[in-house]
Amino acid sequence: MPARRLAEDGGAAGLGRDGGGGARLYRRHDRPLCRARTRTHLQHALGPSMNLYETMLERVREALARLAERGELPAGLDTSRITVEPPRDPAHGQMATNAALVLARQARRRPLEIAELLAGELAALPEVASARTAPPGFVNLVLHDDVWRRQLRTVLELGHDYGRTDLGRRERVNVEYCSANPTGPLHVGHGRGTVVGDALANLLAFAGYQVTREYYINDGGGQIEALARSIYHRYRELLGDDPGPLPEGLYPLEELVAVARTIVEEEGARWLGQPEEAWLDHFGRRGVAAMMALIREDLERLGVRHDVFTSERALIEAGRIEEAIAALEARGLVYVGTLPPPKGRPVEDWEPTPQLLFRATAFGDDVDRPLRRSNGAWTYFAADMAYHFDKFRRGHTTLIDVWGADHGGYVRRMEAAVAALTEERARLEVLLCQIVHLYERGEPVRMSKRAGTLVRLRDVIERVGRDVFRFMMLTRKNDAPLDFDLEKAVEQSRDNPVFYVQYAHARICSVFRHAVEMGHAVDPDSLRAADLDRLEDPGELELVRLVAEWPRVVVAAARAREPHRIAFYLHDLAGSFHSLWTRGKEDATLRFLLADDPARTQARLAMLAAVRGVIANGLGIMGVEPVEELH
RNA sequence: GCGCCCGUAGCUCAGCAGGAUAGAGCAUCGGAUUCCUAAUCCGGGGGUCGCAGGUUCGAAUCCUGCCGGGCGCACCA
Repeated sequence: MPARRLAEDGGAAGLGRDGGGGARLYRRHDRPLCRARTRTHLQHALGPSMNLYETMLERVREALARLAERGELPAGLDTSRITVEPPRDPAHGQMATNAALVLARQARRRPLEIAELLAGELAALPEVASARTAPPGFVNLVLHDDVWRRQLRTVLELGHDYGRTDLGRRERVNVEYCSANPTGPLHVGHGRGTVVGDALANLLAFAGYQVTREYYINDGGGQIEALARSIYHRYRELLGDDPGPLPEGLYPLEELVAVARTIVEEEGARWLGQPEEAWLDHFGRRGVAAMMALIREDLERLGVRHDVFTSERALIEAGRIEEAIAALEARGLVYVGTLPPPKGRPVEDWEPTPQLLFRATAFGDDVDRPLRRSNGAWTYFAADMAYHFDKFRRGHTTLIDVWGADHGGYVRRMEAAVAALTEERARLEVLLCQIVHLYERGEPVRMSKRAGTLVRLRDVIERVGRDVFRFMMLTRKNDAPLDFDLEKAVEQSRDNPVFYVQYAHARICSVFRHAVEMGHAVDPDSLRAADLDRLEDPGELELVRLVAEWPRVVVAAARAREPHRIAFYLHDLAGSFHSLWTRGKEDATLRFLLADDPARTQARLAMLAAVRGVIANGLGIMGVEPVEELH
């Protein structure tokens, strides 16, 4: 089976979405909805003023409207593709707009002509210090320092809400992640998908979506029978009824011995000598309950709390599959047919069998997909389809699933099913997480599920800590393989991004401790009252500009469903801060704390408070606790 | 054979819903510490963005075809 095979090969990305055995349909955690809370009083502040780039984009559009009004440009131009961005090259100013390039064709004018007109308008704005055109038609802007300083004040006023946006417009998004098979504790590969899903959920909540975090318990299939037999095998061993070596295909997991022991203690030897039908279901349920308990412990260690756990088995028993299929039937998307043999490599025991099929080809899939097995049982796909339909019926219009890359071949059919079942009113987006390669001092750690050497997530977390693990899992794009060196991860050096960022936060905290000793008031109100005109050094304003980019980063990361962008941004921000710090070592006037200039010190503290706030904010999205000291 | 993902500096990777002279870390070479944490910083060298076409004012980014790597390919999950 795909999920297992990848793990056996030494890898781990297997987010195993396979079999299992719980019972109740949904279980809700009691927990405050703090992460997704709405703040109506904040709505006004969520406008353009928080995001300077959006503000300036508005100014550009207004300027174009004025030009159109005066007849210098045609009316009714499509301005949707216009952007205002920080240019790559600082020599091109602080913001650049492509407006003239985008409009040239529609306006039937040369880009530079439009750029000239636009630059003239923009130069007259109070925010703008200079507006210059550059070939082939950019307008490069430099804003007055005051604009950036004012932005800093906004940051301080908004506090931990700085960067929060209404991009999602309260749309209900379901993020399903982890969903590991209830056949054992989580391993390192599960950890990646779990962290990515959890951080993405945090990110989307921060970006204004209404997020449900969900775990699908695959407790409905044959895998649970294997689990039950594995436990029964141990049960016989414990009772001295020698079953011989563990048969192929059963789980060698040591935790299963403990499950068997509990059954012996609580239920005695009554299952001994009984036919399989007598104990299979019971042992399966006990096994799933025990394994889910382990998994929940692991999630707790990772600091992950799902809102909803959905049991595949419960869905099946509640008749949800029949409901989903009926919905498809009503649209003529279900039929009995025979699939062609798999192409490419021959399958020995293949024989043409008529099956109940879903017309996935009508929605872009390569072949129609079976819903029922030849033994009469529902396929995994049928249950998963019903599950996704259920998520939609609970009100979610965007469904995000985080899977291991080994499930890539499954994406198309699931997308097809969601499109069919929801009549395209909901969309499925699947994030595939690539493999995690574990290293120990540069040497690869060999892992094999069969040999029982799969590295348990709990062991890794115990060794490197939750925060380090979570951060490291977000230092790569989800679809890129990730190397994780247990040794380097806890190294306190520059090439460890976790410590690089944490150190920046800790250093700022350190400055504040000294500031308090010097008698500075560092409460939020005092900092907000600082005279920010005292921030004059180009390096300081550069840092402020980076802070001003935070809202863009949130929006871009949320749109792209890429929480790793938060990690990269924080690394940049930390770098800019560290650089400024060191300049203070060379030039005493650039130190943050100046004994003879309390006003300037106060302004610098305000700047640092903003930087610290954004770091804490970003780490919060990643699920990482900022540290105040590193020693 | 088919589908999906990937291919960027010696190594590991970013590259912001197409934007200007492609960036960071590691490695390498050279510098900075009486002073807020040197667990840091500053600088040098290093590139046919896999290859070839196409769309566009503009392509690492979008499209097509090759080459190379990963994952998957009835009635498993």
